[in-house]
Amino acid sequence: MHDLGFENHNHTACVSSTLAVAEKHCRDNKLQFTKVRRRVLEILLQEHRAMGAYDVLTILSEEGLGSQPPVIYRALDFLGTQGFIHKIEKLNAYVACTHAGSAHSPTFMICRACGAVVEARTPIDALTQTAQELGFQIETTVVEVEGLCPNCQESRAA
Amino acid sequence: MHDLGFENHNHTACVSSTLAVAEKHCRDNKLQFTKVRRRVLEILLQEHRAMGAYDVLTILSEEGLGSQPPVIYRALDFLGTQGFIHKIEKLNAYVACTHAGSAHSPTFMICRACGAVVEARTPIDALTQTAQELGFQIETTVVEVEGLCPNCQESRAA
DNA sequence: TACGTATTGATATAATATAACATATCACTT
DNA sequence: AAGTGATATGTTATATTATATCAATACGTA
Repeated sequence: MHDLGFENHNHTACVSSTLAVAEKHCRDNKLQFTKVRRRVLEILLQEHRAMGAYDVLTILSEEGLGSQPPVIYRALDFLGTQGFIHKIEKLNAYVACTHAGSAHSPTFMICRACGAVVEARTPIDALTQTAQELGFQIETTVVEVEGLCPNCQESRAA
Repeated sequence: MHDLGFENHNHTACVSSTLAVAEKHCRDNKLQFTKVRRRVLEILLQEHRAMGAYDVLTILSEEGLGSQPPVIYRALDFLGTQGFIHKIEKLNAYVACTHAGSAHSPTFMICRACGAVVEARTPIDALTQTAQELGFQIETTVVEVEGLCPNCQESRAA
């Protein structure tokens, strides 16, 4: 049991369904969904939290899938480009996308106490308008919020 | 001449006035506005762009103000805590705050072509509402947008 | 001046990420 | 099924960003 939103849910199904989506996407676009790429995505989906590149690499290494930094960074780059994972800039960590397949500007809520990271969607109308006023052409957005998740608010009496 | 917004302006005045604001803030709050802290803020104000910690450290070093990493990271930490600078997570770089003194949730527009970084303000109502819906208590926000600034849109024919 | 706190100096190392080049595999054509 | 070009992986080295730790110094106040 892990959480989506900040509530518990069994995500065995979402792991395999997301992997299937990724697999199809790669087939459709003639991209190679290689062993390492697949396994990295699977790890991030299973762990369901933001992980450092080297944390993931350690697992790969134990499984004989590669032990040098480029192995993991290449996989993360591929998965990020295809939209299956996101980088949390604030944490220098990576998390599987929970809205894979659809283009979106993710918003992350990061609990500073327990480290939980939840991907949400927030209208970025205001951002778009600000950019327009400045004549700035948006390509990618990073929206990350740090604070306390519901659970941690309780356990620390806010 | 550097830029504010994405237009040119002479900011000699804003450098000295911001330094004065910082000085006053420290005096009022019994904080030490030491040589290193002052100089780091001055450098970031003068350069008027996002700089890596080691870039700033190199300058300090040339001036005999310290040559080891902790020197710069301590200063950046102090200046960030007091709200005089911001970290651009996406670039692992630091920039002087152009709205020093007032509490605010900054939005950064980062040009991927020329590296210009502009601090704007965007209403974060939508973000606040999303957080509320999730029961998440916001403490800090990171909003960073990458794309093309007006100048670079022209020079590259978009 | 003496005391406690805040700051700086200095050394070492951790954590994150990329460059560069050789080798292997894949996907497609012949 | 062999050749070919593009893609991916292996490997070594190194760059970049950041922190831990402890000693020495300076500051602010009693």
